[in-house]
Amino acid sequence: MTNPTRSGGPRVRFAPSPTGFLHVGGGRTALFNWLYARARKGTFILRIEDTDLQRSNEASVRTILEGLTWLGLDWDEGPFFQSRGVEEHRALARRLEAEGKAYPCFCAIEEIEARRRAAEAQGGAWRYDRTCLRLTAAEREERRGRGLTSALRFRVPEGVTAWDDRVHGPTSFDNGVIEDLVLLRSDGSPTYNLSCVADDVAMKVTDVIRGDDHISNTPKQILLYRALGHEPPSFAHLPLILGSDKKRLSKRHGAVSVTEYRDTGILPAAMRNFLALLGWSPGDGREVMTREELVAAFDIAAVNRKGAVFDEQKLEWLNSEYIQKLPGEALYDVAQPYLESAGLLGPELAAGGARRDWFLRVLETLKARSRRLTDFPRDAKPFLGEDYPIDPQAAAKYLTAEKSGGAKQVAARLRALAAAVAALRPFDEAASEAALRELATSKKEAAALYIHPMRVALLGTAVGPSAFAVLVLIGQKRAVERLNRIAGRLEAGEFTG
RNA sequence: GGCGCUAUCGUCUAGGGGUUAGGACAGAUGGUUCUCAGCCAUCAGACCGGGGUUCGAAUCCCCGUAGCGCUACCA
Repeated sequence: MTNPTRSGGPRVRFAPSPTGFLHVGGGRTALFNWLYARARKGTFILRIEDTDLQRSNEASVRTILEGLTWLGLDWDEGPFFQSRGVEEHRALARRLEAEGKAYPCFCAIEEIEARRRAAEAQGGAWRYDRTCLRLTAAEREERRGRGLTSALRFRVPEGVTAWDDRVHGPTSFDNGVIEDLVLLRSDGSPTYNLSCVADDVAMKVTDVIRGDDHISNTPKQILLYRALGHEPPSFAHLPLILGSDKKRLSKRHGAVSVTEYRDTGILPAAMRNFLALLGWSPGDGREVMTREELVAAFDIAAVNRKGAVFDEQKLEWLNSEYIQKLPGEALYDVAQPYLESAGLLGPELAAGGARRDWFLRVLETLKARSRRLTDFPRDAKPFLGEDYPIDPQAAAKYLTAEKSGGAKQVAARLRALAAAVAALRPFDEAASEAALRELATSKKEAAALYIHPMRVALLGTAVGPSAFAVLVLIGQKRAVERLNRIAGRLEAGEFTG
């Protein structure tokens, strides 16, 4: 997948661990990396960090790739699997050991954990006390002779580690607060910080763009780069995405996976746009932006330092903006899966089908009120068959309410209306509105007394598109049947109590 | 506890020594209308606190405070 024409630009990567779905925070990190790469004619690399074999699984890899693809974030290289590089990572660690920059640690995990817990219980922090750093060669041999296994720890040097974060500016850590981190576990497997640095070096990553939660890993990694003889890349740490309680967005806040938003009717363009605006803005007030506009305007230095609350209402607003822009055919295409799974689609509605044009008009009529694509199956149902629910509240308000004269009166109006509709020639919006108003006038009644019950009879709801538009879309014959049917049910005493 | 990061309307943000502190979402009111949505008009709504520097601080500095993140032989 390597694209040689892109060589020369910055190289960035998105490196998720495949332990679940693609989180919206991950999606946003991927998006910013992608935007950065595209804006600078760089290379966007996808790397799966699956070194924790226990928690990693194939299904997660699939759902992550699926999520990225859905968001429209195409990668130039990869996906690479970190686990494939284990031997190289191990070799690097051994090299550090040979150079005296890392040392074997024979301390029992249980003992270390116990001491850590004890320190925490007293409210303090505990860092590995370098017991094994002080071991002589003879002592190491003695322990190996006893069959003790050892982890390999990085010997953190003295000093201060600083970098100029692209988002946060100058940032630094006193090395004294950094523990001698484990590079190789007792079983010889490499840990995250080692693998990450090793891979970033191997993949010639020039810019690391990741979440704020990695800030404290950064000094460790910079130290590793230097120990390995490499210049560290530039770092940019993105603010976290928060829930409404300002805590890091998690499952208890509701939907957090990218595919979940897809499944609940969000358009990828809207999601991408929304995510881009979380922690960044073009600075000129624009909000609804195409992918190309985002690429052109994106500037990593303009990214905010503050965590941003994920506001679903704003996402829905953006989604609605995108839905409104979709012309008939495109609207059908995006709504299709949702209509399909609701069992509403038949061959006559598909491209080339007999009722295709009619159905496109239905969708066009519904779209003004749609905020999510899942609104379409719900709202299209009354147009596609007689099996549509009558909302009890709508019935109470417009079919049986005393102020409309009660069920019997409403039934009489519906029957009169049905007769008028049946007689209509031609049958269109203007003619039906004229007929209805004429009917109301002849009875000295308000037109609204006919219009609202008509909508409820035709759609089952009190809200929706223009009642006359609905009437025409339902069709003359079917509309007459519905008006009479609901009148009959009213006469039979339904909808009351 | 330690270390780090952060702080402008409820939310996303613009601004960055002198502004009526701007916009968007959400909210409220009125108008359009057969309802809802939309659209139009309007309203309400913020610089965490305290010290400095300065003629002047939301903006620069310091100190608090609060929130969040990290604190693994997870990634």
